[in-house]
Amino acid sequence: MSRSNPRVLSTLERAGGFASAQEVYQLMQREGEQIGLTTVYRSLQSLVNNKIVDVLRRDDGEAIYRLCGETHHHHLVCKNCGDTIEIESGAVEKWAKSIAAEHGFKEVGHTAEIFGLCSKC
Amino acid sequence: MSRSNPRVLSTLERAGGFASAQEVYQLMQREGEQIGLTTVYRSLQSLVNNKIVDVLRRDDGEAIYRLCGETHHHHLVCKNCGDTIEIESGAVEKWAKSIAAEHGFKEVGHTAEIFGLCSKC
DNA sequence: TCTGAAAATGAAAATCATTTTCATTTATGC
DNA sequence: GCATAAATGAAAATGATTTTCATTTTCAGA
Repeated sequence: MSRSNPRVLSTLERAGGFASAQEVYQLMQREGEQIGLTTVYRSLQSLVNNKIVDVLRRDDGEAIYRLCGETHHHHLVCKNCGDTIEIESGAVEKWAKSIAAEHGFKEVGHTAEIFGLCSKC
Repeated sequence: MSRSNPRVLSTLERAGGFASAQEVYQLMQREGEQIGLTTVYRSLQSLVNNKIVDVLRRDDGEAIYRLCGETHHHHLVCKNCGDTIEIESGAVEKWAKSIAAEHGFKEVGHTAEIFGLCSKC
């Protein structure tokens, strides 16, 4: 397995902690960093595995990586301005676990996102 | 613009109201329907525009189309064989509503899916 | 210091969903 | 019937992501 190239994390931080793999790569190119696209993908993947960054999806399906806290959480996203609030919920975790167990599922993960119009929009 | 081919909607319904474009296409092929992948995509797109179906994203970025208007529910999906079980949960509905209200969000919707390996896989 | 195995790297090719192009067919109004 | 617009689908293009594979780097132990 590969470990994350620290310059990738540093670049993601500088990007506001929120960017796609392609964007991180382009940003590094512009800054004169010498790195391959493959390594950027691998590093981001590794950061996701180590739960240092979160991966979400843009509307077009492109993955966007975001620095996050260590705990698993969900998101409340504004449909209009994209403003995102992190949500923690033991309730959802328990729900997912119990439903899965009930049906004999293993290696269980889950997604849960709430979207709507924020108070500003 | 193009209108939706009614067989696409009918197939999506038969698929449990929940499938990706590729899956709808394969299903139609297996059932002997004569239709091109392009038309499946266009029809689904048109259904989305007309707000007859909803589009979500799988973890891998693939778009999944879902009939809306039917009772809202969630899914327990096998990562390996794709077997899907519909789940209803008042708990999740309440959770989404209360979190959204807490942050002043309006016109709120949510997604919640559980993924894992089913007992057969 | 040398040495070899393991890990990291990246260019290029492969993959895969989705979109676009474009030529052909079908439907519809006149 | 005839013309024109809409629908269709095969094939090519696109674009993100993954895989392959040969090369380079790291690093622990001799």
